[in-house]
Amino acid sequence: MNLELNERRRRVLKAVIQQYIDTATPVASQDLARSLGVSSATVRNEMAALEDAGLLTHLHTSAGRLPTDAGYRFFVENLMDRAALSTQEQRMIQHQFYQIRSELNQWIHLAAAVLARTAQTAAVVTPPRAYESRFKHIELIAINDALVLMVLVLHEGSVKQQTLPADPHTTQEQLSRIAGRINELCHEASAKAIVAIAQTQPAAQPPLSSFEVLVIESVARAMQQFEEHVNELIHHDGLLEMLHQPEFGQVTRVREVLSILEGGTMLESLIPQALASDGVQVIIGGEHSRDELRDYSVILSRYGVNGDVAGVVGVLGPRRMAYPRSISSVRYIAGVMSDLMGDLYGERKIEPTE
Amino acid sequence: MNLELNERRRRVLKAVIQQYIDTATPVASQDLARSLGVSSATVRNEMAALEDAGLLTHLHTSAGRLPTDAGYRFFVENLMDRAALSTQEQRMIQHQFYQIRSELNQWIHLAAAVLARTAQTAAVVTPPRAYESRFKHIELIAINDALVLMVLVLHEGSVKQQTLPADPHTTQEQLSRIAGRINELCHEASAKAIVAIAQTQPAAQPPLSSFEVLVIESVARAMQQFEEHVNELIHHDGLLEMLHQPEFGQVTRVREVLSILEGGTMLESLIPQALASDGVQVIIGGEHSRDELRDYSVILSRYGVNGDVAGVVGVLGPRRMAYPRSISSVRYIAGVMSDLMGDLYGERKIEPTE
DNA sequence: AGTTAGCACTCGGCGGCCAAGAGTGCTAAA
DNA sequence: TTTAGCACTCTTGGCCGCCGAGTGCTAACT
Repeated sequence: MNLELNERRRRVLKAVIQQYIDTATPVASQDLARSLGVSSATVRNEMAALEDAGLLTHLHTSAGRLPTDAGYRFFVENLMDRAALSTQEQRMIQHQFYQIRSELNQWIHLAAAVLARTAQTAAVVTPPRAYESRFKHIELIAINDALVLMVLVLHEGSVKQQTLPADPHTTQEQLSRIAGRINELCHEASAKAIVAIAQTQPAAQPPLSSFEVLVIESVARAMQQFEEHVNELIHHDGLLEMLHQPEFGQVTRVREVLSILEGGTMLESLIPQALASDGVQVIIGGEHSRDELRDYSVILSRYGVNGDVAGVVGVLGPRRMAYPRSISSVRYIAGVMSDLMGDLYGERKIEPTE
Repeated sequence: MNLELNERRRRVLKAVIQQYIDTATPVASQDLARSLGVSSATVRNEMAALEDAGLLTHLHTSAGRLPTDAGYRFFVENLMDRAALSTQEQRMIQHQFYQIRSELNQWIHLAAAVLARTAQTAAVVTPPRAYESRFKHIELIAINDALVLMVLVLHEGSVKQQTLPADPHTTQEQLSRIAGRINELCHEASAKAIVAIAQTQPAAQPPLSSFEVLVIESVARAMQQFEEHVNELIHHDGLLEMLHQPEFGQVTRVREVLSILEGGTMLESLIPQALASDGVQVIIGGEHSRDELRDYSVILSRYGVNGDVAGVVGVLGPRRMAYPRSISSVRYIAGVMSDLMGDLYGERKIEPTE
């Protein structure tokens, strides 16, 4: 990308983008003349040049300039100041995570809430997932005469629950014995391996009862479903924060962003991509493959434990987004989440490099 | 409430409300003259009378009529046709619930989604809760050298998870023994009773180890938190459906409704009230105690198993809401949920009577 | 060559105005 | 008691013209 911009031109571009991000109104040459120490006419010339280079536009002849996608991109990659969160903010965030460190299933809620608040836009978080989930533990609990609650714990710490029909008057002791047997049979097994166990019954000295087979099949099915339906587990927060931005002046925009967040748009392309790459990903406006995201920017980062389990945190906002702050927020939260996961697994974490 | 309305006046009121609900525009006397077989002037006279009675208003001199809160109330209680869901819709809903009957934690999601879709507004569902939760089962699973995952199952079937620090090199067998011991000690106990167990250690022949005390305290704390934080568990869906209503033409409305749904407004008064009463509750506009709900109506019903566990389902929409359909939808979904719970507990269910 | 003052030009936004239309309330007649 | 007729009210939408904001260009200046 055009690195042949001279120093002043860069400063003009940077100033335009910063002010536009700040005020949401096209910026006039006058606005910059003062701070750059040159006349408005000079600024106008520079702006015209930046427009020729495809980094700025204006909406009509007598309107101020605003950045194009390429302009934002150049800003993010070459111009932006790295705005780290203040140590005070960092401490507050750390503290909040510390308080719920033992409640696994609140992590993603907190992450989304904190991210939405610090970046002032909508935040998106997927729960951590293993590349291939492995069986850890199962428990069978009698609920009533005919029903059993099966609690399944996967290796990465996720817990799934499900009810199963049982023979009447099966006692809790019997159930515990069965659970114990299955725990041994399925120890650390993958979904596929468990399917195989249900079918072939290897190493099962007393052959498996029909109920035991049912349980094992349910385990396998639950694990497979879990692997397939990550989509449904995506969590978001901060819609309200985002709606304060002036681009959401009309309700059609709101509907649009709601269906992006609640429909599966993000997941189909962005999240897998973020999971597969290191560092913080910034996708700006029309750079998206999905057309419905044309007016939005997305910042995503993977978090988790390398080679083991990982998830994605990020924000979604209008193209005119506070990139420096959003990017540092995403990076920081991803780091915090990785630390938490690291404590849980005692392995090396993903630290966003770039 | 004014039962001295003559037949024709009732028909006028009913027609006005039905048409207003349908079109969202004030209805003119002309519109009703045809269908009532009288002239528009007559209809105007009747409308004026209904306005004197406080059941209708108009926004300015030359605008059509629209219902007041009292008008809606009269409609709901005396005029409305009971519009049951079609058997086809009922079958579809039944079918969807049947498919996930074994996945407890998907019930509320499905209920909210189905309700939002059939009633075409935002739906709200709280998970079933026991009046006082009792301990059912605990499981301790070694995660790594220093961490243990505690899975706690409450009597009503809810599952909570939490990590605990443990002495290094505690084996899974040791953990299972400890879990077994605690399961016996805490059998069917309430949160208070469990606190007492941790403190006084009655009937504990070998005295409890410090780790065992930690686990028991954690169980107690989790149960207490669960009892206090029902609020955070409220689930909603169908915002998008609701935004299609013309009353959400301006974004301030959207923000308003978002903060109602995500802030705790509903829970503080409405949900406890719905939990305490039988049948379907309809609260219209200004009848709310909370002022922020002045422009909205809420329809709620308790569901669950009588005297044991119960939750709330309902919808939130603009005052101009399709009451007949919404009410039947809420009633029906509450019934379905009660059936599901009944199967789980094998006891008598709450069937909304009125 | 680069910078800047000056100026004409363009365009959106806003307020005022007017006409059209929708609907009512009232009155008087059926 | 109902209804036709009519005056009156109030909203809505379109149209016009003005104002202000900003630009682009040119010519002068350094």
